[in-house]
Amino acid sequence: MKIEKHESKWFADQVVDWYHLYGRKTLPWQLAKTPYKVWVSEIMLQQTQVITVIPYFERFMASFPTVESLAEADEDKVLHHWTGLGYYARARNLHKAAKIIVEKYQGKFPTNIDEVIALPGIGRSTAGAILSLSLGQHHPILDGNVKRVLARFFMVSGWYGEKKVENLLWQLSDQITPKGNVVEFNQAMMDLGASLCSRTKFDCDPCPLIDKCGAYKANKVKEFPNPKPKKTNPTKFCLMAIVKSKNEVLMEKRPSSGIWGGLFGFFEFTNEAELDNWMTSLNLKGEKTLLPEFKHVFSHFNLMITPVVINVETMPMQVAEKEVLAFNLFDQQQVGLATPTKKIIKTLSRKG
DNA sequence: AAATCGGGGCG
DNA sequence: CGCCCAGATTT
Repeated sequence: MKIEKHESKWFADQVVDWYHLYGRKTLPWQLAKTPYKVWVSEIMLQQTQVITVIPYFERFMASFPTVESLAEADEDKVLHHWTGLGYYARARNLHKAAKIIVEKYQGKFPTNIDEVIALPGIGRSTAGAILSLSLGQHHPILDGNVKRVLARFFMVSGWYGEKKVENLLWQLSDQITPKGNVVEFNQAMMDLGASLCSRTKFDCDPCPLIDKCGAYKANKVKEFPNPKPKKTNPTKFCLMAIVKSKNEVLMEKRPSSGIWGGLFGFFEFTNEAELDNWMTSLNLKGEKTLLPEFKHVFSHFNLMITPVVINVETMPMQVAEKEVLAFNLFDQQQVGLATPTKKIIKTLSRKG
């Protein structure tokens, strides 16, 4: 997707003007900026909101004012400074990267983007943010906030977990990022996405991009970015053993947690061999009659159920440790039944 | 309860 | 390289 020069200029101007009026300029990592400070802040901000990060950032910088001091510190001490932020792998990567910077780059944070990306815990977007915000290098960024702003403005359809959608967003970010004012622009894009253009509580009226925003014009802001498509649910299969004697069928009370927790249902098996073993262990001898398979739909999977009727002379009343129930098909007890069980009961009591 | 997120790790 | 995950928060 190619953007006209004057379009990208308009976009950048609007965003930069907005930054000058409303952008945050005095956060701790925005004063006397260095790649090191911006790096630490970006890693912290990947997982946490600004307000929470501030005190952590201040303590971190007080204890580890330089890359060297971070590299020399015990990992435990670094992790201690991260306590409460979560995602500790990122603190470990930060520490690891600091050691690399000391050993390989004499303690100077690399200024070549490929070298930055090669550091653990830093990908293309974070590298671009560090080098643009701290040194004014011309790199596009694409964090979640920027993705959302671009997806809405350009009405990018498709979920950006898909490579082709992400690639398109990178292309757009690249074209829209101005040569000058990259510090202001990149900072403003992240701020916009985090504030006016947030996922649910977006506020378009004061947005500097409102005049040309595709999603706004189409009145489809909340439809962008397109959500992850619901994955087609997996299908599982099972057998349900219906041990039957005269008018009674045997049920078990299911464990209180899990599917159909605490309800009564037929004994469930994943395959016929499992069922046969179970019958042998209970000394159940009876003809197995397979009833037609039917489907039960859950929110996260489909279950194909094959009911198997086993006619026996006498009903076993002891089944392992389980609480069992002899359920009378024609004089039904008031107990909670799993949905597929109910369905099977219905067909059985109709046929007799 | 479900969606979210940028990077790591795996095959 | 493409796919999926860990891990904690937010809605």
